[in-house]
Amino acid sequence: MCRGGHPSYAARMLLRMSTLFLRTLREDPADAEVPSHRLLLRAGYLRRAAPGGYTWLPLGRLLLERVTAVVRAELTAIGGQEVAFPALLPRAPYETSGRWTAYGQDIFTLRDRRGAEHLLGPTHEELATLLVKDLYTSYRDYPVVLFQVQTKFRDEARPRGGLLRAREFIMKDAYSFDLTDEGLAEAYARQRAAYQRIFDRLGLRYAIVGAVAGAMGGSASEEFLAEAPVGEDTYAACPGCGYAANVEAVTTPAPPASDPERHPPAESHETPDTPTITSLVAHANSHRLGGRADWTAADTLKNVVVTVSAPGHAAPDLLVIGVPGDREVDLRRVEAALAPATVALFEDFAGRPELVRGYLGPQRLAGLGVRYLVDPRVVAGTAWLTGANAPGRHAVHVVCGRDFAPAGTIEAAEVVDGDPCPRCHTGLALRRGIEVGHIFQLGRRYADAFGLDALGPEGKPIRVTMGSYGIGVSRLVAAIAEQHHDGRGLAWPAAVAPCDVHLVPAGDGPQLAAAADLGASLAARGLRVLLDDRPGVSAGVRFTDAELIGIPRTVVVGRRLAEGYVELRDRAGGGRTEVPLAEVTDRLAGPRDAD
RNA sequence: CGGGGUGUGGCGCAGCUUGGUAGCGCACUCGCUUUGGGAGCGAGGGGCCGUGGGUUCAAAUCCCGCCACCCCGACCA
Repeated sequence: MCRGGHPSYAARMLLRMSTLFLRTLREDPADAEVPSHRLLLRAGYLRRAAPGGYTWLPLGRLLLERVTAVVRAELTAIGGQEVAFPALLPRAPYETSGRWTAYGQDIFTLRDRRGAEHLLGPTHEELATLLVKDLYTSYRDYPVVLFQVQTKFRDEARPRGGLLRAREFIMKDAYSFDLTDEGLAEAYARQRAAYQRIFDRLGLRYAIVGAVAGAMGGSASEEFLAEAPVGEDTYAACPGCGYAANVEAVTTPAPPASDPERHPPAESHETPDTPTITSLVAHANSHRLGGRADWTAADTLKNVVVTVSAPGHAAPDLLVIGVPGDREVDLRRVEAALAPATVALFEDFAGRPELVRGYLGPQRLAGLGVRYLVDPRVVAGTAWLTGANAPGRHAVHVVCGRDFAPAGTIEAAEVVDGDPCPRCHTGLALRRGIEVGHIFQLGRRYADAFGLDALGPEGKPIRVTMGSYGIGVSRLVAAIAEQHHDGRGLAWPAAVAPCDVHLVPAGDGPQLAAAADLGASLAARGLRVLLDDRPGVSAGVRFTDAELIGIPRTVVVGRRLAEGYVELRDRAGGGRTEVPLAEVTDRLAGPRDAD
């Protein structure tokens, strides 16, 4: 289909702007904030049609098709077979898997005329499992990988950023079915490699980050994050060794432990009106607590009380978390560490007077039967300035392993820019990313729920193990736009651009005629061509629109046409060269096929 | 779900405080002139002012409810 590396014959296309269903906007839409949303609307790729729902205009539709083609090609190349599930689904399978309630408010549900309940598919693990169970019975059938590209529905609490978080969006979802854990690991590795090829081909800068097991369940899971300031995920990347992880998953290297007895005994001091770390440090320095005046927030031990609600438990448990005082507790990290429990800040200090707000220390927590977990930096032999469990009192030389004994460590402290990389100790950089892909080793959760077995060689059933692999295709379009635009508009990578060449005649007479001829010959050579033949439109408007729309190459048929020259422009790089009209087709379409 | 902001032709906005014939720029239509960086002149078409109720002789304007959109947070992937 794609001989000699140049675009295929099948791609040939000549779009005339005079009749194309397109209207560019001169001004930014007031309610579009993020660049991809703003530019996709302005350049005539998209229109908002519903809350969290968008209409793809012809140019947008082409864009989507090209992105999808890359995704499809790479999935097919690793042996994936495309299917198409319905989007309108019965309740029963989701009841069986437990996700009817687990997804809760986030799925769209509806009743039919007989009152039967349905949902609009948010993802299709259940259906894929049932389909394989329906058709496959023997171990000889496995492994198999199925995928589809389909519109998905999620009742997002807050759609935002146009395509970045919509309630109706396009997703490629793939499911692998294997008989062994090794098979699953291989299927996962193949998907991972295919994702890398897809995102590389699409010209995306991205990071693969370790994710924490979410609502989907299962063990291994990685996210593909496209770097963008408007991204909703924060991740830490190591410039030294290439380590990257979601902030929830970053681990803190522990310093070496030392002998707790090397410190002087703990002393309690009057520290009136010091309920915050800042006020405590100021007081400690002005009163030379422990004989020092160089206290910093990092020398203090902050103890934060949270409530932990485990699913199925009626009453939440109390938990105290100790972190160095220069750090905030990041509840998202706490929740990730304690999943599936949910966590909230404890507020009822009036009801528990033994937990002295602002002056809480870890010394007596064990006696109170309250669980105490600490940041990994709090190791045996470290001494701290911390609360003395009485109003207006703090204690110095409170030593871990002597004056208190944590029940364990927890990754609770916020990750900040420059924190050491857990692998190589280089300073981490915090970045924002758009989640464009997520791959999971699900294991046997769904096979267990639906009883998906293969009959083994000895006549015994083998429980199947699964992986699930998603790419947000419409979100991917937005992510590409986020990374490929400038002050003038979009600048699509060649692999996704809705057209290969944009022809701009600077005038309506012979220049338009020559541009039309050129368009026909480029299309005949297999290129997708956009011709600006809108009558009576000034050259300036055409230039501006071409830059807004962002086709990679523009050919200006202008003032040097009489001498046989046109101008070739590169949208992304900004380069301009004069080329003889007679050569421009070969320049753009590559050498003519010998046959 | 909490906080803030905004809803007036396709797009961007004014008008609202102080109630009284709905306006401007762009886009669109027609004519003439223009044509290498969002052209000029002239003539046009298009809006129950988000929605429902209330106050009033009279509501875009005042009051109440609802809906939607944007931003921040919570939530989610």
